[in-house]
Amino acid sequence: MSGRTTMRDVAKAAGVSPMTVSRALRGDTMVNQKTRDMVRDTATRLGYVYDTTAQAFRSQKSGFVAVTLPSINNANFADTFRGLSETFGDLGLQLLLGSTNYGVEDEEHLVRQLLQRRPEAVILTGGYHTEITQQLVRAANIPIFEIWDLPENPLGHAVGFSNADAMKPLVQHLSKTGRRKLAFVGASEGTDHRGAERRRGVVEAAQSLGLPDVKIVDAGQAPVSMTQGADAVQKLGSSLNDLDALVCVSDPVAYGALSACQRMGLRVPEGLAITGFGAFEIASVSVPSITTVHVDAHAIGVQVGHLASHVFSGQERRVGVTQDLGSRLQLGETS
Amino acid sequence: MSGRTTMRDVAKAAGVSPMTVSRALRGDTMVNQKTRDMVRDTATRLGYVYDTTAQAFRSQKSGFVAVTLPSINNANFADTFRGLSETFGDLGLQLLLGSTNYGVEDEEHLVRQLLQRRPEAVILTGGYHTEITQQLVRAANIPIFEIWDLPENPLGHAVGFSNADAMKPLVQHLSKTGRRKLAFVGASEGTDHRGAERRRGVVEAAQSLGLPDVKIVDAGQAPVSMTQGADAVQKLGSSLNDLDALVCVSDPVAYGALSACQRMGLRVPEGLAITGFGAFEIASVSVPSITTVHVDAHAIGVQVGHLASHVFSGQERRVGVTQDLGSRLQLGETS
DNA sequence: CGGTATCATGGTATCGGTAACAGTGACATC
DNA sequence: GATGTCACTGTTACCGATACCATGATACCG
Repeated sequence: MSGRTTMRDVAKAAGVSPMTVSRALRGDTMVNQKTRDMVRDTATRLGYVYDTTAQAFRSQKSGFVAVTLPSINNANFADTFRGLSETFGDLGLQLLLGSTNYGVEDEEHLVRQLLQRRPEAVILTGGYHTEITQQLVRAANIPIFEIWDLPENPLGHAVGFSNADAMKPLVQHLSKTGRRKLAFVGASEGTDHRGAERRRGVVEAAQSLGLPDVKIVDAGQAPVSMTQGADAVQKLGSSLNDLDALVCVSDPVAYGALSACQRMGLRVPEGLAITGFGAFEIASVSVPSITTVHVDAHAIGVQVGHLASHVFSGQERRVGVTQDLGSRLQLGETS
Repeated sequence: MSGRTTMRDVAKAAGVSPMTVSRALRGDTMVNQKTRDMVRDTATRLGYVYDTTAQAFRSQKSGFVAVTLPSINNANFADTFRGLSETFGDLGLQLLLGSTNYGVEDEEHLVRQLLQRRPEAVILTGGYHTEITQQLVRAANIPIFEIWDLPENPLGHAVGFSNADAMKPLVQHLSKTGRRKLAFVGASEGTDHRGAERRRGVVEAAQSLGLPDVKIVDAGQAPVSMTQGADAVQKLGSSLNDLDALVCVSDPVAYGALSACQRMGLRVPEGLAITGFGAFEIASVSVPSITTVHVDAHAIGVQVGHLASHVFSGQERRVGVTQDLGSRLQLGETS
C-alpha cells in the first residue's frame, strides 16, 4: 500500500461500503448506532484521518470563513477574532485569517487569495475598500460582513459602531471639565480609516461645542502604537502648554503620550488631559488610568457569528442588516 | 448557466483546452507567452476565480501550514505569526491558525482538526503536548516545527530558545545589584509550560547564586496579564517589604505589578525591583521602563519559514534541526 | 527528403469524498 | 400470499483541477 488510509480502506476493514463509512463518521443517525460505533472504532484502529479537502471539494462547501483584520497585533482585533473563532467554531466553520496591514491594496490582494479557497462567508474589518475588492466579494455570492465600522453603503451586513459618534461624549466630557484646546493624535492621513473617522468625530464635536480648532498631530503610519505616540508628543515639546487635552486615536497611543508627558514632567491630568480609545487593558491598569471609549470587541465577533448563523439557516433573509453595538465613555484619571 | 465559472468555461471562451488554461494561469512557461496572456485576459473578462480547493484536492497539496498559538492576543505571538505569515506567504503557503488557550487538551483537539485539512507542515508553539497530539502529528508525515521552546525530545525541528536559561542573566543581574530575596510572579502550576520553565530558571539560578528560596506568587490561570499581575501584587501587601525583587513571567504582568506598587506608594526600583519578560513595547515605554528579557519573536517566525523552505526543497535533510535564537537581558529603570 | 529534437497543446484518468438515487431485508397489514 | 412501510445500506456518477502520456507543429540536421 502506498498512499494514506482512505475511507475505502476503512470500509474494507469494517466490511461496509464507503458510503456507510462516510455517513458513520459524520454521525448520520440514518446509520445504525452499532454500525456507527464499529466504523468509528475501525477508523481509529487504522489511524484514519478524515480528509476535509476532499469533503470540501465534493460537497462544494469549504467549511471556511474568510476574515481580514488590519493587524493581528492588536488586543481589540484579537478579541474580535476570538469571538469569531468561538461562534464560527460552534457552527463547524474554520476561520481563514489574513492581515491587511491597514492597507486597502493589501486587502484587495488578500481577499483575492482568500476567495480562491471558496469561503462560505467573508468578514472584512472596516467599511472602506478598493473598487475591485468590492466587485470580488460581491461576485463571490456569499454573505458579507463588515465589522468595526458602519459604512454608509454596506456591501452586505455590518456589525460595529460609529467611530465618529463614539468621540462625541468624550469631547463633551472634556469640554464640560473645562478643556477647550484639543489636539488629536493619530495616524497619517489615509492609512487608518477608522482613525480618520474618530478624528472627524472629534473635529465636528469640537466645532458644535464652540471649541477652537482641533490641532491634528501626525504620529506616523498606521498602526501607531505606544512608541509613536510617545515620540509624537515629545516632539510637540513646549507647544503642549497651549493645549488642554490630547485626544488619542487609541489607548496604546494615549499611554505613549502619557509616558512622554511624565518624562517631560508635565502633570496629567492637572496640566493636560489625555484620552484614548478602545478600553485596552493598559487604560485601566496604568497610573493614572486613562479615560477612554469602551468598545466591546469580543461582542462584535460573537454577534457576527450569531448573525451569520441566522443567515445560513435562512432565519435572516434581509440583505443589509446593520447592528450598532455602540460604545461608551469610560472615565479614567487622565481627564 | 448554473454554477460558477470553471476552467472549462475559460477554455471554451479562449478556444484552448482546460489543460492549457490550467498551465497558463499557473504561469507555466511551457505555454506560449501569447497564449498565456490571452488565457489570463479571458479569465479576467469572465470573472473567473481560481479554485484552490480543487487544486488542493487533485494535486494532494493543500497549500496550508497549520499553526497553533497559545493565544492570539499576545504581542509576542502575534509577532511570530507575522514572521511566519511573511515567509510562508513567499513560499505560496497559507497559514491555518488555531489557538490552544494555553491548554494541551485544546491543542490536541485543534491539531486533530487542522490535520484534516492536510497541511504541508505543522508548527506547534511549545514543546509540551499530549501523547495523542504527538502520535497525530508524527503520523501525518509532514515536517513538524516546535517553536518558542527547545524541547529535550523534539518531534521534529525546533526554533526557539531556552526559557529557563534566559532567566539566568536576569537573576545574576539582580544578585549583582544587591537584590537577594526574589519572588516569581506567574501563572498557576500546569497552565503555562513556558512560564514554568522560566520559573525553574529563576529558582535554579537563585540557588546556584546562594540566594534565599524564591517565593512563588500565583497570579492565576494563564494567560496572565496586567490586571492579574496587579491583583497578585496588591494581595502581597506588606509582605512586599520582605522582598527585593519581583521577577514576572512577562512584561504585561510586570507592568501590572509596577502599577500596583505605584498605587501602594512603593517606590520602584528603590524599594523593590521589578523585571518582566518578552521585551513588549510597554517595557520600554513605561515610566519607569521595565528591565526585561528580549526575545526576537518575529525572527522565530522568519527562521521557521526559512528552515521550512530548505526542508521542502530538500536542501535540509537532517531530521531534528534545532535553532537556538537565544535571548538577551534588556535593562530598564525598574532594576 | 526522412529523421529527430524541441516546443506547444490536447485527451483521459483520477485525487477522496458524497449527492442522489436505488436497492434490500424484516416485519406489519390487508 | 401480496403489498406496503420502515430502517438501513449500497451503487454510481460526479465535484474542478491536474499528472501523465500522447501528439501535432516547427525547425534543423546531414
